[in-house]
Amino acid sequence: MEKISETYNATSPEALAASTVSQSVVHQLRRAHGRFMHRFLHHFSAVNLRPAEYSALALIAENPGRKQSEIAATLGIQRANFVSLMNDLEGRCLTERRSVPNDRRSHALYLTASGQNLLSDARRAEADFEAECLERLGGTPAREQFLALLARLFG
Amino acid sequence: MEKISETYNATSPEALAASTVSQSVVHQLRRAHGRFMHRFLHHFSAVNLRPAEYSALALIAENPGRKQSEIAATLGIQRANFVSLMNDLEGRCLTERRSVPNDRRSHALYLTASGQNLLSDARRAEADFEAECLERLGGTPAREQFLALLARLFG
DNA sequence: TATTGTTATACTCTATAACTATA
DNA sequence: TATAGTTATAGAGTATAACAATA
Repeated sequence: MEKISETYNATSPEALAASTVSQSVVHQLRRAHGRFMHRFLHHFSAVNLRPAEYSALALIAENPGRKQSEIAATLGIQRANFVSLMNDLEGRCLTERRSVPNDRRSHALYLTASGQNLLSDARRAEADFEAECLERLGGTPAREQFLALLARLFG
Repeated sequence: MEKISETYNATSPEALAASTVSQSVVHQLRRAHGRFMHRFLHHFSAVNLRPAEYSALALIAENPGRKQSEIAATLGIQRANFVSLMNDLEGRCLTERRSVPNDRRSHALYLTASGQNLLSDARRAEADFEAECLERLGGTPAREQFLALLARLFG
């Protein structure tokens, strides 16, 4: 057994050295995602939408009548994971699945009237969120640059 | 009931309009995180470490003997969630919890010899990952700018 | 009273395999 | 054979409340 008192400094709990960790893209992206989720859910608490649900509503509004798998693929969500998401939206009467002529396998997706109403509220929430991002980034050029760098990294 | 054939175009499945969705920071960050996790786990598959575990090992190596709650706070991980993470690392004999003199509540964290060995391999994996990021971003200035913008947004 | 570690629970997102019905 | 939707399971991350032991 080593003696612990040689290594543990009980009298001066100074700040931890974290330079190696904090300079890694890995660590910064992990922390950023956590804070992103936290802030998003705060802004969207009134409309009760998750990030993926909001994107789905917005995309269906832009492309009514498209197949479930087309919407999922454009969002970058696996078909399998998109099912429960759509079940949730449909259970809240925000979207509906209609049958497609000549292909009884597919479902065409539409927003309901209340889905369009909620999307209006959600767009205001997103505008608030985007405005906060814009302010933190320090202006439109910085925002465009951030999105461009993000696209280079993960586009 | 509306007629579906008026809205569903079965003959020309052109690409979906996604400008509204794709221009939002929300959507881009959601997609980026998914790809980040996928790439990270690919690079770290040999050492079998998750992002949070790698950061924990690196931080403990820089600050041996610190309390569990200090390491967790510096990493931005809740105490409660850090327990199972440390249980996992300790179960693999990569870290150990030692008792602290004058405070029987606390655990001081240390890397074991095999923990230090694995961290060496993990640092090589991270160097590969960071090099890939650097190449995608297009150079050190772009990398620094990306980290700076990320810190403005979520720091 | 406050802190440390712990347990339990729940929520968001993701990946994968396998199944049913239909094309 | 291939596609669309579905189910089930597993894993990564997060937050919160409550508890025992200790300070």
